[in-house]
Amino acid sequence: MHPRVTSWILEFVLRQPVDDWVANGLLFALPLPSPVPPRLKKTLLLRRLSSDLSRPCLSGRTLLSLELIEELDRSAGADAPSDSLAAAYAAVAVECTACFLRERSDDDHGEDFFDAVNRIWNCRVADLERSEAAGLVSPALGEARREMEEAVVNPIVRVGLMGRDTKKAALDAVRVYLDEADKEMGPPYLERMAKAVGEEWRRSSRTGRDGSVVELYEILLNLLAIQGEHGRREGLPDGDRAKTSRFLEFDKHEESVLGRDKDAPEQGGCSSDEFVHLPAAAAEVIKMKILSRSGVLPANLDNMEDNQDQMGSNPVFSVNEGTGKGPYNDHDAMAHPSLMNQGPSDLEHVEENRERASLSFVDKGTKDGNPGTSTSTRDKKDCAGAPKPSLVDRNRTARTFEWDEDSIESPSENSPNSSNKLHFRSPKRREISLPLEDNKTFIKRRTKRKWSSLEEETLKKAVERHGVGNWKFIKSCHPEILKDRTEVDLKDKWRNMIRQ
DNA sequence: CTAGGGTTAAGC
DNA sequence: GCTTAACCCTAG
Repeated sequence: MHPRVTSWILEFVLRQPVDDWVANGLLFALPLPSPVPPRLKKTLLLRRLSSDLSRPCLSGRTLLSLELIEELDRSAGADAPSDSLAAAYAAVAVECTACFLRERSDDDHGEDFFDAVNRIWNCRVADLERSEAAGLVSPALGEARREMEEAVVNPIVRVGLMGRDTKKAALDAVRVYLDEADKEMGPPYLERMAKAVGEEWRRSSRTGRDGSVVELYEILLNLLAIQGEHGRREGLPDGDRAKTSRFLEFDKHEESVLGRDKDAPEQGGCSSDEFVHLPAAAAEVIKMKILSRSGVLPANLDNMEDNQDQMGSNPVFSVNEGTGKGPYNDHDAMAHPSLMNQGPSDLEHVEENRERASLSFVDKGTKDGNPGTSTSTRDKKDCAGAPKPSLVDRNRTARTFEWDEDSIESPSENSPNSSNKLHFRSPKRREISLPLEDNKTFIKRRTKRKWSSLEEETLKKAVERHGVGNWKFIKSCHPEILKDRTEVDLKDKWRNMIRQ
């Protein structure tokens, strides 16, 4: 199936009230155009918001989805984010901070709240103000920021904050934005095409044609040719493609969806016809942002998080980091079971899957979008940006091995949770050439990974802002962008940068 | 946790 | 073989 067609199907399915895990499964099963069309990306992000709303579970992921939507709209030529988007962002940011006050334990003296204020308002929102996304910084957000800063030093303000139902306010604001966005997006492309075919079929029936299935198919091909889809693939002359402008209204509609001037450059637009690309830099930012936060795991893999942590701490999964060689190359490869056995020649597909995984909207382990979970422990981790074990972190207690695909071991029966956890196949292991530390432990250096310009720029700005030597703090301020770097990496990189 | 020296490997 | 960037080790 042509990836463009599958993207239409996905867009249609994502707009339907199907379970998240079904839609997510389809997202991983269907081939997609590369890069993923902006309109489909926006549909996925809206669906993620909708999913957060239905559970209901607002978190840093929700905040990120709103940021990414703003970025997509801006890339498509929108002047400024809508009021409802900015309002939703402000309300979710407040909730992501206030939730730490509600969930304080006895031994917590407010550190989590203070940390959240610093992370969300002093770092994230402050960065937003200086970035191109400053349109999200509404008066309401500015006011909320002042309130949060005041709450840090004033217990009375904190009590006032705890007394407000910030969660309901945030959910309402997101709901308002989603309703508005849904109207702006209009019906899915397939739905509009089906309607057009129906109308044409009825019209042709009235003019004496037989109305058969064959004729219906001809009408569809004709419409596609008019829209340029069929024309491009079949090489029809331009005159044939444009013999009527009737159905080109779709494209005009697509442009109006995101408020894009039809004369504006196509780059970044969300035309369903073109599915044009985002600028490379924006795409990189988006990729880096969503990769680290998205729920990338297939919904039917329960207890995946535990297994993921195990993998993250096991050098086996970092040996080929970035090379695409390892079956469990990273979170994203795990997200797609069919990729687990791929070799180096399939790197391209792994990369493709990385982007696909980045767009997944289902939380880890969320099979049915279980409701009832509020900004809970999981959110706490998410909001707090608590560093998960990095896939590239070294595990000093583990040995480093290479997969041997020829043999498979049965799952360990000694594991305390062996009956509950999903067991991945554990191939027979083979030591690879490594320096010997002692008689029992092998060491493997992490795979060298060049610093991206985004990482470099982030570090540079952070040092200007927070000073040299606060590497741990700088990393905590930018957990997404610097997720693959340790504090020592930051220090080393800065040393290299100032040497230049 | 950070600083600073050491090691590794890629590129020339 | 040299330079450099990325990564590692360890004292304080």
